[in-house]
Amino acid sequence: MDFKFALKRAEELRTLLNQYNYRYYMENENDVSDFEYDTLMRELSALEEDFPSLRTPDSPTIKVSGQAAALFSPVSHEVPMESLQDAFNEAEVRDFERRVRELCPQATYVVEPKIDGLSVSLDYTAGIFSVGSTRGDGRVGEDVSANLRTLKTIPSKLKEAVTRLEVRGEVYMPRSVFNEIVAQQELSGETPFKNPRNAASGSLRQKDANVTAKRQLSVYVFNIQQQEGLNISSHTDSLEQMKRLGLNIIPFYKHVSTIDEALEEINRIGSIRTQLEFDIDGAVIKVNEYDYRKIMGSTSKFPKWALAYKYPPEEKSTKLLDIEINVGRTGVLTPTGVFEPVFLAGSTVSRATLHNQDFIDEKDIRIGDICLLRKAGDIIPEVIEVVSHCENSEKFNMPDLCPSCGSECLRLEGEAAYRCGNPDCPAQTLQLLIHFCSRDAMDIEGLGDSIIETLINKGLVKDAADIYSLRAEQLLNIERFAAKSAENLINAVEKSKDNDLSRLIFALGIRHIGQKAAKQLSERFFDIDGIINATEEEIGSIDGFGSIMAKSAAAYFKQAKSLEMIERMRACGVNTVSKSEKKDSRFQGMTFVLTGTLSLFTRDEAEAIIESFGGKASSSVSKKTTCVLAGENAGNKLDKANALGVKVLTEEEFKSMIE
DNA sequence: TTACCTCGAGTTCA
DNA sequence: CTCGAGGTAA
Repeated sequence: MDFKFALKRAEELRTLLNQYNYRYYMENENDVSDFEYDTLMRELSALEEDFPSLRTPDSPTIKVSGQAAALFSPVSHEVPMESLQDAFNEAEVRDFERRVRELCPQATYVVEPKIDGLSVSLDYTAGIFSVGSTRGDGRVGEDVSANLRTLKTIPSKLKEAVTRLEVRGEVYMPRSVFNEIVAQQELSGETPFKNPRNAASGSLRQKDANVTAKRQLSVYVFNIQQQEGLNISSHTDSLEQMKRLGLNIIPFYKHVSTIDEALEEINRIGSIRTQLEFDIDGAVIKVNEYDYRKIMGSTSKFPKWALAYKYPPEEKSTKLLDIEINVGRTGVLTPTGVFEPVFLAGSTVSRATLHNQDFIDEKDIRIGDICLLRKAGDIIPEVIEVVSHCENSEKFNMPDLCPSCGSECLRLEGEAAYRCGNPDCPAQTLQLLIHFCSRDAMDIEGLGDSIIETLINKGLVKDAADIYSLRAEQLLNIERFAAKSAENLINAVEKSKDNDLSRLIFALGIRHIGQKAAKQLSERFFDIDGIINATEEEIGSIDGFGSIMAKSAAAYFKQAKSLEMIERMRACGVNTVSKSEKKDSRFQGMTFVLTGTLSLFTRDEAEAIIESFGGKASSSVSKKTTCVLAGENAGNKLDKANALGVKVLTEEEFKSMIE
């Protein structure tokens, strides 16, 4: 087919289909039969398949093609989706007010309900909905456009072709819909949804957008992330403009000029919260004027011009049935409370950490007690207090003997934790192996908690090195483990042999050596022998390593047991060499001080160069300073360097050092 | 911490 | 159909 013709036809079809969608989703009108719609859609898909260059971001085929757009592919947010600073009482709101007034005495506020759903970003190009994504970590989310297109409250086309508009909103499931779906699920014997939030969340991560459509989700938008083609000066202005464009804006908001009025509105929202069609998890108070927002700016975590007020969380009491003791990877014993299940703030709570003996003593928590629970930050269950002890209750004490291996547990001085002293404790081994296989460590796919546990129980694995000598035949004896599973596991193990050294070091689970330290060690010493042979002092000289880390690492690599295990891994072909470019560490251990006006570099550049070669840039001269880099008009830092006998470099000398 | 979704694999039953 | 693993969200 002629490309020119295809181009024209595709454009026609897109316009037509988008128009139908708009009529259907926004105005609830059906202009064409399903069959007709389908035929047009198929024609467009075929054209796009023949000429992939015809595919535009606003193409209506994107939502149905399914295979064309990768499911939930990552989308990075040009404007990060920040979270808000929380406030739990009036005093914290007044603190916020003080911070605002200091910089912007004229600022006014807008108060809105904070809907408890899922944050999404909706992107419109030339007025057409192009991409919808989840918040993710705020910087990168997932593309859920296909599912979002099914929401009747998300127009596929704005009432005006604004060049570019990205808005932020909250997707939720209206209570009435939730109740209806639950009733229906109960009728048909399915397990009903537990709360609207998770129901909405699940509905949005649906592979088949038709299912999402049936869930009747809704969205409320409450912010413009970025725009081109509009002129907006305040938040209220933005809300009204979004409304005008056909977006479903937050149902009510109040513009006020004093914090007292804001608090009043917060209280009003609190008092009607149970009667709303949506769950809320607080109220948001924002500075209205964009100019003032700019003045206030952001911290690294939140904008300083907004605050999320959280209403007091729901509390419920229930019986503490038991205290379970878990042994962690390092042998630390942690008590976990096991409770009679209660439904609290949208989910069934049956466990909560009791932290340590001090926490238990302080609240005098005993088995059999009735305890008052709530969810901290609306997520993690915690014990607030004991309501009543049961009859004949006894004070709880952490066991003297490890529940897993029976060896003695001690509380070290200055630590809250009791620790099992047995390095071969099976519970520790299990946790250590789980850590070893985990995603950030050796990332052995398919080796989850329960499989590792069965491997240990079958005696096939006693330490990390054993994983590498597993053979498929051994696995076949395990139930629910057939040829395919065995093959996959062996392949995954094989694949992990190629991991970078830093992963292996982290995976070993050396105390005080986390992901970052592991990376530093492998980059500094290049291969595992380098690390093994390094002295405690050498390790301690790495930037950010203190004596505790250095001691711990050095001690680990002195133990015969560790060395033997590493040898066995190496014999199985596990990589023990760092793959990252061998770092040029010519400035390792050196400290530089910059002074005067530099002409060959900017100060930032010079500092970056020093750090990239492993050196440190510091601001004041002391006897620890290795050299001073002096530019024009060097001041008293140069004098001090001379006084202390510290070497002074000219820019030219420095330049020759880095060439 | 809990709830929800997908996927691949194993099992069971027609 | 059921399970475990893996992933996401709050």
